[in-house]
Amino acid sequence: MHIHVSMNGTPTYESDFCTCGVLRRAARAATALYDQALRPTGLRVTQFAILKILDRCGPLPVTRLAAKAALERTTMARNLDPLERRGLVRVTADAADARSRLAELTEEGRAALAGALPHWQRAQDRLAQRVDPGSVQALAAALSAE
Amino acid sequence: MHIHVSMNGTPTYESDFCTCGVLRRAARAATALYDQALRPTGLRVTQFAILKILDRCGPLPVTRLAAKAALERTTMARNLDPLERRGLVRVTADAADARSRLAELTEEGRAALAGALPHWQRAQDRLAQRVDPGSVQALAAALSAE
DNA sequence: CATGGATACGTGTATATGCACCTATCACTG
DNA sequence: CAGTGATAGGTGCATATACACGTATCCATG
Repeated sequence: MHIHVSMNGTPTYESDFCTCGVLRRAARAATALYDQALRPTGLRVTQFAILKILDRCGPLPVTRLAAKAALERTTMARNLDPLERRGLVRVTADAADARSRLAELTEEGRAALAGALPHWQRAQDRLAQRVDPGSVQALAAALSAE
Repeated sequence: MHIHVSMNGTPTYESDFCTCGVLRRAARAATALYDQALRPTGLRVTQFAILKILDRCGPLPVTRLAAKAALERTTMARNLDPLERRGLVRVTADAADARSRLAELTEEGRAALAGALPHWQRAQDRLAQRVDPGSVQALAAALSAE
């Protein structure tokens, strides 16, 4: 852990460590754990997350979907591609606004999500054994604040 | 925060939330913060991290470098490409083992790292105002354990 | 109704990430 | 020393991520 102890006895963390790098590493480790659990379903955790949002919220314009996932708009647009190609998501024109395109779950998408849920839950449980989900949420909240 | 309160009064976090997704989101937010701070240097936080390791450890075979960064071997190999193209890192044959290729910092790389340090430190400080670096380290440690 | 700012989106480019599969080299062992 | 398992790398492929820049549409206002 490279913990140093300063003059006054307060332990300080090695300033060498890039906190961002450490956080990215944690995210990679968690991603690997989930992706392995989801492997039988052919979904990745990123894709699962998108399906989950669409399931909870119903059809959404791409930009709003991106906002819900805290993803860059164009990133979300591209992340929809593989899902659309596999027929899990459908993107259609918005009748009310010609600029907007609505993303929505197909029946196959709903089925894929349902099938993936148990696998996801297993990963979720295994992660919870290692870290407190609440503290992860708090972390993300502190970072996302405006 | 979507906090629910169960029968017995214990607050439980919305099980709907994918802890992995939340963690990935936090990593994206931190990355954006660092990348913006590093922008004047033309480095990204991922690249900075690699330079930092090479600076601390000296020349390393790609596989060992990847292990230090907790990155997949082939990912590290590819992440070296832009650094090599810009002349910040040099990859040479290992005289002692024809299979191995050593990655090392060039003079330009050392200079780039030195120039980036203040910007990185600013991001590091700004992040520390929002979250406890120690808790992030603990999180990563819990996730990386075996 | 013309127009200008705001909004929704797409594309090009570059990096980041990891899996599957392949080759080359090394070190050990019979 | 031949053979074999372990080790170091490389490539193809697919997805994930975001910035810069451009286009289409909407809406408020003059």
